[in-house]
Amino acid sequence: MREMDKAFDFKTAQTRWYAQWEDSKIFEAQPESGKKPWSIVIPPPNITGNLHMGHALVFTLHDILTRFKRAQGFDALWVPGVDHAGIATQVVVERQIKEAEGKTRHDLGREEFLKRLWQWKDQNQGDIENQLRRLGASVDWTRKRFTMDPDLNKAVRKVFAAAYKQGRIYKGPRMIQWDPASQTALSDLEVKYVEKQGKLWHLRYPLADGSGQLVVATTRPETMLGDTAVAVHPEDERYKAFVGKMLKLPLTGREIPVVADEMVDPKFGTGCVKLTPAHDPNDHAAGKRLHLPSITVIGFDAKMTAEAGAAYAGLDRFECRKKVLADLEAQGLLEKIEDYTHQVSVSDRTGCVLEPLVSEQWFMKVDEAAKAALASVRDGRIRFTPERWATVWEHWLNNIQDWCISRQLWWGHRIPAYTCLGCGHLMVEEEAPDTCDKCGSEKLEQDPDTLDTWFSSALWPFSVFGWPDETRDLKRYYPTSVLITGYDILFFWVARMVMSGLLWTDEVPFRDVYFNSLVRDEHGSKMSKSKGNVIDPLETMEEFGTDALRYSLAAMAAPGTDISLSKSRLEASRNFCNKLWNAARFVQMSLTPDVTLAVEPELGEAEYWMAARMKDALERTTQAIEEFRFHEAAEILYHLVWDDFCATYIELAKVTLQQGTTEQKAAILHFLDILLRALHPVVPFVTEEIHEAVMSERLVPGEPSFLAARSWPLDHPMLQKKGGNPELMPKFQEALSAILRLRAENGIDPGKRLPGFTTLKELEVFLDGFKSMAKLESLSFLDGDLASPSRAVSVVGGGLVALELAGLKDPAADRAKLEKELEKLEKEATPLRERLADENFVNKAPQVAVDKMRGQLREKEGRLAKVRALLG
RNA sequence: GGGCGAUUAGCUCAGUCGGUAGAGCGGCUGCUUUACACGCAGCAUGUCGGCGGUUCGAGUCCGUCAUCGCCCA
Repeated sequence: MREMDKAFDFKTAQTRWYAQWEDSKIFEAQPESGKKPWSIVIPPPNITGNLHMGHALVFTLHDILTRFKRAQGFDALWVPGVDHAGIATQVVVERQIKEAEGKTRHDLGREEFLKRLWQWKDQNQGDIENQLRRLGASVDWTRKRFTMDPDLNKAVRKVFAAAYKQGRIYKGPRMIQWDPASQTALSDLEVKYVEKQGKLWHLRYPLADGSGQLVVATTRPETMLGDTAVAVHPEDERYKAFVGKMLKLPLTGREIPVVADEMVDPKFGTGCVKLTPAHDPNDHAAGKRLHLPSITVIGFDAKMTAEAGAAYAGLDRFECRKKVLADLEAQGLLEKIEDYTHQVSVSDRTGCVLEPLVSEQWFMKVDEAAKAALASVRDGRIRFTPERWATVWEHWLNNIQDWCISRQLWWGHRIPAYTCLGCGHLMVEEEAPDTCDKCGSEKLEQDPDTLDTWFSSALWPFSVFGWPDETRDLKRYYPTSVLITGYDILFFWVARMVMSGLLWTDEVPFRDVYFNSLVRDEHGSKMSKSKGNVIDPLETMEEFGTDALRYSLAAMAAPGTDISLSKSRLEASRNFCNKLWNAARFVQMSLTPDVTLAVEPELGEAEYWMAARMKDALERTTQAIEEFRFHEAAEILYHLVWDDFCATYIELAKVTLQQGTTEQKAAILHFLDILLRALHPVVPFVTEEIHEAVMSERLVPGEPSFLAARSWPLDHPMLQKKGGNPELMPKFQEALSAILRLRAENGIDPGKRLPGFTTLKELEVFLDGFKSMAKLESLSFLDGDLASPSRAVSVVGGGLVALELAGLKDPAADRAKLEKELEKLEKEATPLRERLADENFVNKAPQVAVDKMRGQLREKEGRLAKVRALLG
């Protein structure tokens, strides 16, 4: 048997176990086991980066649930994997190649560029997988997936082709958000609005007939080159006369009409709005309504086009702004400039200011699927935790727009659409056709674009199981049991998975969705590289231990509130692991080899109490985990270990540990075993390490040798035993703390043993423990009055305890203390008396509440009487 | 502009069914008590953001205001 170190060495423990677990295949699903399946799929991390604290949280919660369900006897499966993350990855790798070799992706060509991306993917996937192992994630590596695996690609092609044939996917020119930095279209969700200090420029547009002018206000003067009208509100008296007249658009010589439209806010700016249908979503809509022409003056490269005129063509849009303003100024057409704070749309990924442009893209209609998704939450097929996200869900799905799914990227699932170079016929097929089905030509060209990453992510809960093939895994593990993810991807991912699941599998993809919190720094600020307050999970695991990190995250994961992670919190968790370690060490040191889990334990009063506490704690823990209240589970177990097991039970059992029978000691061993099994899902390393040191040679034959493979201890026979007097322990604890308080109040040297007295016969049961914990030389049981000038006395529930101080006592201080106690008790009793004297309360409140209060008052009165008696 | 959330001990946060407020950390006092100083014993700490309402009773339910944060437009 290995001697346990004085302190838990987490660095050793957390490197020892994972490979052994993995080798023993205990994390692998057992489809043939006959157990009930339980499954969860990982929110696949992007291959662009390492795992951050947010991942550590999500995966810790995943692992707690998975280990818990596995222990409960489910065939638990956690499917791991990574996501290709189209834009993010392509941008990163492009930048890297540019820096290293000075080449663009076009220099390399599509094939070579993709080769590099796959290399990058392999490298990063490996890193991420190792980080998951470091965290202890009990995933089934035999089922790991990548969003661009061939069978997942097959699912994507299948869905795309089917949706196209159903008319759910269409291609067409529409105004989209274009990211000039990554050279691709984006969906509405990938647009971020940032507040910027800008200007509002007031521009003069003269009437064509020279009879006057209108002044328009704009934040983007460069777009004026593409204006095709100026709009005013139809009821705006100031401008009614202008409607229908023509304006001479400065710098272009073009004539544009003044039009009336309800969308104009007369109170904004001058009340005249320039319309640039080619470069603004609102203007685009207005242009369609009013049948205005659309002139594209900014290209996909964010430079001015030839349409902008020879003077501006080729200029960057922001350079052009300067020139346009200078030219207008020179012509006296710049009326005024105001400071103005406004929202600018930027790419969520690259931060580049987006350009709304009309472009030919692929879109997916989602209105029908959105209705189905709404219904699935409304009727409870999917439950959200916290529930309030259902409101946000409702709002978004009720206002959903068609989804732009094509991206002008090379990294991603290539769109399975083929154009015949012979006749121009477009074919969308799951498998690439050889010939044009219209003209028979063999010259076909696949659409160069790829799909939005979220298109494949949306299929993840079933594509990982081999859908569309009716695989064994699909039948067994789909729909999955739970989804755990951040609320920030409610729309991006959760909504799209639900819609896709309902559309393609006729099932909701998961029963429960738990939205985890955001991990912030110790002051509640968001972690960010620029603030320098990022706490790295790997460093944290090195400094405090993986278990400490996991415990901290679990303990703070109250649903719906963000987590403020601090060093002091991590220290507390590390201390907790060490506490457990030392309790186990102490037990182990006292056990002879004959004490094993096969020995039928013998229970005394302390054991009955401990068993009852454990049963209660485990019932509450089980329920807490099942309802995703991880923080509650962590807290219950913390107090069970520290307060009940260590501070009370082990202290009482010290005598047993030294002199007890094999059967008595077996009880202690069983308690420790139960604790290890209960704590394992949260802190797998320290518990497995203890399990090896203490249990490995004491297991019942046939029990798994790994703690990770053992069962949830709720049904443990020890916990079902009834017996003992449940009132003893509370009395013991109160008496003990009363004595300890008397010692402290009287400044007794902690090591000094003194004679004690009590009227509480119940203490007899725990005599040895009481004497040792209260540092008593002796304990005498007396009836009635314990008071004596040499003794300090304290009133406890149901009796008195006293300490012989023999000359160490200060009578005046003693009396003052009792008077203070009297005052305190009166203060507590008074409101109780008043409430009970109130007829309203007694008549209207439920009987239980009244009875409870009467009981409380009776208790206070009892103490009061005793204190008064002591005061004489 | 619309919606959501938060406001509780010095700090970070729990608080389920409305029954009279808790944890961790920190603070103070004292301890090399033979599992653990990553520990032990003891002590202190609250106008539960403000105001109003419902109720016998409100941290909890309703209304309103304030401050902060997030999402959407």
